[in-house]
Amino acid sequence: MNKPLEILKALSDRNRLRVVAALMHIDELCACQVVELLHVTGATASRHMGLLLHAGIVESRKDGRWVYYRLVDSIDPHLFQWLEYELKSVAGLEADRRLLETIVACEPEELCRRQRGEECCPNSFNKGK
Amino acid sequence: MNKPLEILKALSDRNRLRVVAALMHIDELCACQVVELLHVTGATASRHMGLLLHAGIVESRKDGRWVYYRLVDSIDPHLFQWLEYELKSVAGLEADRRLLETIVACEPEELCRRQRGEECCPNSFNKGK
DNA sequence: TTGACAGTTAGCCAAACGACTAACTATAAG
DNA sequence: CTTATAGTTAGTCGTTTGGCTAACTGTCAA
Repeated sequence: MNKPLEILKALSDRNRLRVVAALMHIDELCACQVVELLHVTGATASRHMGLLLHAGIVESRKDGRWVYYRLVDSIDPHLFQWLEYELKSVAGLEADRRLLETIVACEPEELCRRQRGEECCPNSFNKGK
Repeated sequence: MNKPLEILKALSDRNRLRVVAALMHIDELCACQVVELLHVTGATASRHMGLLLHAGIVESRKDGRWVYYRLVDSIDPHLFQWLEYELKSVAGLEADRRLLETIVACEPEELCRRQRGEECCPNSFNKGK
């Protein structure tokens, strides 16, 4: 069983923590938005989300070709509050916050097209490394 | 900086979590008692405690040749409460609880002597692998 | 002051982990 | 039905991590 250990392991990776931090502000993220946020391949993003899913930290909902993730509403409030407080001190998270705004301003359809290189969406993306 | 990430990494190891769980019941553990609890070498125990120390989860006090560890009193109560609640479901932690009673019943001096093979202390130790 | 010994540091190895590419699954559109 | 495409799974590779032994540091006692 070892639930807490699984939760802790799931949270103890910088990229997964970034996703969780994002979901504390955006309530739902499409897989392709996670890809955009982390700047990793879809496969990598999928595995990260799979771990968060399995640890019971996020849940997923499928809508056609798209998969959306959100924090489970039954997350222990103590853990949640600790995270909420501590995440403020994680370096680079403010940048994520700004990036997120640009990402969610873009429909998944456009975003995915963009990820295939067909330059679209607001050009303010700072994807270029 | 990345304090929360460091805390999460420090806690996301089974043996370190066992030590933290123990310290939630015993308020102070000598290094040799950690060795006895985890059944690892002194070097390994030392590195684990170093990580917990560096993450600000435990603090140490030196008394002669012995080093004692305790949870820092300023641990975020939210994190603490989450741990306290969740740790109940970690498999094998009840066994640790029982082992701990035997361990703390033994002075560090005796315990260390025992660890060198000079059979002493209550023989109820379940060290024999 | 010298020897014993508790604890840490350094160096090594196997297992776990995060990233990638490639192959696969499933849904939507032509 | 066929093609394009969003997401997952499988396989590989380099890095990190947890364990060990051995060498080092510092404190007590003879």
